[in-house]
Amino acid sequence: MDTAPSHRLPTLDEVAERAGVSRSVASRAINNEINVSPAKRDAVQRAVEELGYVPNRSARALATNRVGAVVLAVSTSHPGAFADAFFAQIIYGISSALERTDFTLTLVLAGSPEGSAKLKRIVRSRRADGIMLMNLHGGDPLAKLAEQTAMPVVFGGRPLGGEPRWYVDVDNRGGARLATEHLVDGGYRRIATITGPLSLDVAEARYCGFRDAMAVAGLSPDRVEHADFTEAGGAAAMTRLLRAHPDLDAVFAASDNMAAGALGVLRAHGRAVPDDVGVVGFDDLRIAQLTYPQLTTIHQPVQALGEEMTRMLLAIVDGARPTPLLLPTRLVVRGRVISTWCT
Amino acid sequence: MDTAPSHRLPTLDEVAERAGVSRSVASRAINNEINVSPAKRDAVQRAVEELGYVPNRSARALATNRVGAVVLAVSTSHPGAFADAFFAQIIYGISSALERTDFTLTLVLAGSPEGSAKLKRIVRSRRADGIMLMNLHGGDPLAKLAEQTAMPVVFGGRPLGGEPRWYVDVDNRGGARLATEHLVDGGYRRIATITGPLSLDVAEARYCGFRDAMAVAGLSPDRVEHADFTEAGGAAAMTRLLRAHPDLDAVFAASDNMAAGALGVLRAHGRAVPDDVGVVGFDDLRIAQLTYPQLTTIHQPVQALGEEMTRMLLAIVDGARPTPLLLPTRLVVRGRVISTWCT
DNA sequence: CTGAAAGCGCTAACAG
DNA sequence: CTGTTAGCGCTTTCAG
Repeated sequence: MDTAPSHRLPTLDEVAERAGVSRSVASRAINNEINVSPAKRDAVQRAVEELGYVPNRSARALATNRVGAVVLAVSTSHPGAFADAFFAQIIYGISSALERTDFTLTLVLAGSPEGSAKLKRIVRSRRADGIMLMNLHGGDPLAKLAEQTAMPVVFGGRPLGGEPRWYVDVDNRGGARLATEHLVDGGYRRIATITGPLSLDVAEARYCGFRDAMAVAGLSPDRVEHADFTEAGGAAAMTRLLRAHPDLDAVFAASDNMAAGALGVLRAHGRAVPDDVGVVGFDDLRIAQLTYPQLTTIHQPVQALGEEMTRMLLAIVDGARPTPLLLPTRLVVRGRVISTWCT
Repeated sequence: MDTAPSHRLPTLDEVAERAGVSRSVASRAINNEINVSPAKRDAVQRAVEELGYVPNRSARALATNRVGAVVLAVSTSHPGAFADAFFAQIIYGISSALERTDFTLTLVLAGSPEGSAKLKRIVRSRRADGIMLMNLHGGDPLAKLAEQTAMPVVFGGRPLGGEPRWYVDVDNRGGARLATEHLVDGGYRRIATITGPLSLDVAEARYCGFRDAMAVAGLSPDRVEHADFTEAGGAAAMTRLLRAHPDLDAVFAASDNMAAGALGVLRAHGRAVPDDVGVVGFDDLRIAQLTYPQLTTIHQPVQALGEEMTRMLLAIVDGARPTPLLLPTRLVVRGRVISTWCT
C-alpha cells in the first residue's frame, strides 16, 4: 500500500500538517509526552503510520545532544586476538541488550594507534553517548582517554591498577578457587598452576584464587609457572613445571588454551590425565571439548558480560549511578568423554 | 545536576572568532576546500589545534545529509552462528578498511525480528550511509529491505536467487573445484561429496564446483549427501554415504565442520584417512588443524572479504558505480601432521 | 493543553 | 577569496 516516495523521507512538519496540529504537538505526541490531548495524539499517531514517519536521528541528536549510540572499543594489539569467539559472544550480548532500545552499537577496534585515534575522535565529536572498553592491559592508553572524557565509560573486566568507577567483571578469583578446589576434592595434593601474564588483571585474579584455595586446603602454592594464555606458552610452562617439580600431581591452567598445551606435554612425558595428573582449565572455550581427554574447566558467562555492561552503560547515560558488577562462574566437569574425531 | 561535560566542546564559531575569520572561511579551511587564502587557512589551523576543535558530527550530518557511518548487518537466525571466528575476521577487515576514513562501523545482528526492525529503523532514520549485508539465506526478509531502500547495499556473498547489484563474494565454485581436483590428483576415483543446505548460495556454488571437477575428470558425481554445515550433520551424512556407497574412496565436505564429523565416522568404520579414504574440507577454520589427521581444506580470504566490501560500499556512497568482486580461494594441503595434543 | 519562535552546530548558496 | 544569509529537522522554552 505504501506509495512511499523512495527519496524524500517524511518530516515532522508533514506529519503535523497531515494530523492537523502544530509541529510541537506532533513532537510531543511522538515522544510520548503527557501534555497532549488524546484526540490530537491519535491523529498524530495515525499520520505517523500513514506516512511511515521515522524521526531523523541526526536532527534529533543535534537538538538533544543525545546520539543514541554506544561504542564497544576493543583494545587488542595483534590482529588475531579479536578473531576469537569471545568477542562474538560479547557482541551478541550487547546486541541483545540493545534490542529493545533505540540505541545502536558502534564497534571500534582500538588496538592500533589509528584505532585509538578514531575512538578519540568519536568521543570529541560526540558520535556516541557512552563507551564500553574491553580487554585493557596494564597501562593501556585507552585508560587515560577514559579518564579524560566526560563521556560515561564502562569497563569489561577491571584494568590492572585502579578500580574504574564503572565496570562489569567475571568472578575470576572465585572461578580459580572453584577450579583448584575441584582438584583438591579429587584427591590431588601437589597442585601446580600455570598463570597468565600477571600484567593482566584476569591473570592476577586467577592466580589469587588458586592461592586462596591452596591456603584453605593447607597445601603449598609454590608450584607456579607464568605464561601468556596461549597454547604454546602453556606447553612451555608445563615443560618447565615438570622439570622443576617432577612430583606434581595436578595443574590448574588459567586458560583452556594453556591447558591444552599442557595436556600435550604431559602426554609426551608419559603422564596419564587424569590418572597421574589432574588438569583443569579456565574459559570453557570450544577447545576444551576438542582435547583428549576433554577439559574440565571454568565457564564464564561471556554473553551476560556483554549484556550487563550495556545495561549499566545505558543506565549511566540515563543519569543513574550504578555499582560495579561481578558475574559468577561455574565449574564444568568433563573428564574422559571421547570426542567425536579423536577416538 | 546533569551529566553534561564540565567544559563545553568548542564550536566552529569559537574557532572562527579565535582565528579572526568568518565562520564560513573557518568551515572551508577545515574541510580543505580550495578557496581560502593560505594566511587564513593557517590561522584556522592554529585555532583548531589550540582549542582542540572537532566538528560535531550530528550537526554536520544534519547539514550534509551524510552521516559517516556504515552498518554491517548480520542475518543469523540462531545465536551460536554469530559466535564464530568468521565474523570476527570480517569485522577486522572492515575495521581496517575504515581506519583511514572518517567512517564508523555500526553493527546490527539482524537475525531476529527485533534486529531486522532495528535495521529498518536505522535506514529510515538515516543513521547510516550504507549497508553491508552478510549471510543471507534464500528468501531472507532483509533482501527485500535492501531492494526497497535508496541506501546503497553491498552483499557479502550472493544471496540465492538473483544477483544483487553490488556484492563481494568468495570464489566458492572455484574453491570446490580445487578441492575436488586435489582428490582426483591424489588418485581417488570414487569421490563423494557432502554439501551444505542448497538453499544457501555458498552450498550451491560448492556443489557446482564439485561437479565441474568431476565432469572434467570424467568421473561420476552421484555420490552425494546433503547436510547443514555442522559437525553433527556431516557425521550423519557420512554415515548415509557409507551405507549408500560403500565403495567410495574419497569425500569432499563443503565445510570443515562437516569434514570433521565425517572423519569421526570414517574412523569408527575402520576406514583410514587418507589411506582408505581421502577427505578434503572447506573454510580453513581452526578446527581443520585440530582434527587427526589435520584437514586438507580450502582457505577463504575472509578478512579481505570484509575489506573489499567496505571499500566497495564507500566508493558507492561516494558516487562510484563499481562492479561486483570475486575473491580467490586457495588449497591448503595438510595431511598427516600430528597436532599437539591428539598424539 | 497548544502554538509560535528560538535555537542545536554546521554547510552551502549567494552576493560582495 | 570573503562574509552574510538561510536553512538541515528536531526539541524546547515561553507565552497564550
